[in-house]
Amino acid sequence: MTSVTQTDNAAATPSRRERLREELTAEIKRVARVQLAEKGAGGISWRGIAREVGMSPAALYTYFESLDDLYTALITDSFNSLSTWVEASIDVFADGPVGDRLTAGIAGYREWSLRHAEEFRLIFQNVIPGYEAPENSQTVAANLKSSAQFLALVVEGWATGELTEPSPGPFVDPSGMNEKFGMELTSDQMRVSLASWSTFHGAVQLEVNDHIDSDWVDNDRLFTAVVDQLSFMCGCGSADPGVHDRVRTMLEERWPGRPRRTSQ
Amino acid sequence: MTSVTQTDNAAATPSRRERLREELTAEIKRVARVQLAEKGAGGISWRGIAREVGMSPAALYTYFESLDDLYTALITDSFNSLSTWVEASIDVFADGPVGDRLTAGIAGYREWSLRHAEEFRLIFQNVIPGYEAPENSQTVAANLKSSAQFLALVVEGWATGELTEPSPGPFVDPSGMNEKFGMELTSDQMRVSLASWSTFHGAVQLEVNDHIDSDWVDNDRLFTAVVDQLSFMCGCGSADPGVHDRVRTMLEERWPGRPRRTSQ
DNA sequence: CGATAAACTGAACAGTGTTCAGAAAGCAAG
DNA sequence: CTTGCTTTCTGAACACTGTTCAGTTTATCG
Repeated sequence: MTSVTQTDNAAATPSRRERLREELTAEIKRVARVQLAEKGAGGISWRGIAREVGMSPAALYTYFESLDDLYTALITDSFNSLSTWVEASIDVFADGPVGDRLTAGIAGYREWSLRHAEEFRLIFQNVIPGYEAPENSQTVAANLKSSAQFLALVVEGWATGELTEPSPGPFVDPSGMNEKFGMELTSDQMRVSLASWSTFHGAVQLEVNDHIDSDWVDNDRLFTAVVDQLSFMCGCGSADPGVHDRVRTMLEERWPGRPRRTSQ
Repeated sequence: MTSVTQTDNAAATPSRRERLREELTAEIKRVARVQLAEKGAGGISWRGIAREVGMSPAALYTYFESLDDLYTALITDSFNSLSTWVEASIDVFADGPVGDRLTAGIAGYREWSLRHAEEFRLIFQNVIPGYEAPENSQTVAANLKSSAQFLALVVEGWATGELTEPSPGPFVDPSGMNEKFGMELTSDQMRVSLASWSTFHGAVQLEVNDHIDSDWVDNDRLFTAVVDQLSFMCGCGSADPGVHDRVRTMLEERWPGRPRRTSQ
């Protein structure tokens, strides 16, 4: 194989066609995300996108081979977006104790979800009837990434002793999960990790779907209370009470514009 | 079932037309629920229903004035179905301690959700883009009912001392919620109630949406562990370990046929 | 019976995702 | 430049969808 094909040096010097292709792919996803935010996953319309970008509907099939394929791209992007927010939030307390970083990561998780309600539904709520994520895709990798961020923190906390070792409970086989994430959790550690994820994810989920009426409840306070309970249970005490606020202002500076959904 | 024409003399002497109307309304909802279970909320098709019941699509508008109206009926029915399951589960331990009844209710909540995944999505995950529940409808009443069941239990537990009074935490104004439910919770009680709901609802939500891979995790064990943590936190200790199983066998006897979604 | 209201039909409208033959444009080699 | 090949794009078509509306059938009641 001596011939240097177009695709080999594509990354270095993308041809005009490839550049246009990338730009249009991005533009299609942009329009789709607007429709997603406005009308939900079911409101994403192939023909609507075509109209918006000024092409015939059939031409879109050059860029995505079906609506499902577009969904896959959007889901992957959303997972990556989420984990970017979480990472940025953790980094605010990069040199702080594990407890603060955990709280910050969770706060970022919530902030992203409230500002990307429809994307949250897209990735966490199986909103598309027939859709199934392709095996071994970027989708699952992006999914694991955001979980791994939290796992890394609790593992560090248990290692340094900043988090108390979970008390023994019913056995849950950790081997499958350890293999997937490349870790060595005990049964109790895995159980507590998943239970904790359930807890704060559940709180976020209820809030995103408007099940905690903001007329009765101050969701900010309730959420910090939930997280406080969680960190108390993990033995890292109550974190710096300003963590949530510092994370929020950082996120609003870095990704401005999109309104939160709470108290709306 | 819905109490549609329980009104006035209709129940006493339903005319033939009214009887037919009720039967067809039920039949339409039945077909819609089948479509819901098979293809999700987005897969419910007006014309498909019409085909199934052997009528022209236009004729359905005699029974429901739009798809949204049908959704409302389905949502109401689903909330009622859920609270029926929860109630039946609690009743298994009618004379038992509050802790057992709480555990049983939560187990029923989960079993219903796993067996009615699409209905769970319908009522808890805002799957229908433009849909908004009508004000003061049966929908919100049915929604409150299932929450009130759990609230009644914890209130009883605090009254009898079976549940330990929650430790003080950040203030959350309980007045709105108290008004809605006709109760007199303190800030701390309300906070703990909502946080607890978040926790087990979150666990159920993750399971229903396949985010806890049943290849790695024994979901039954994980869920009981979550509930155990919860009841430990509420001070009612670990409940009878057989509660989940007894509830499940009761539910399977009473509502047989529909498979659970776990380990699928 | 006849009058009236409810139930139902069939056609139509504007929309949807997807397919396909064929035209237009970009690009490399002769 | 021209030739040949590939990618990109169009326009029409197909089988759907929810909803509306003028008419027709059917049931109920005076």
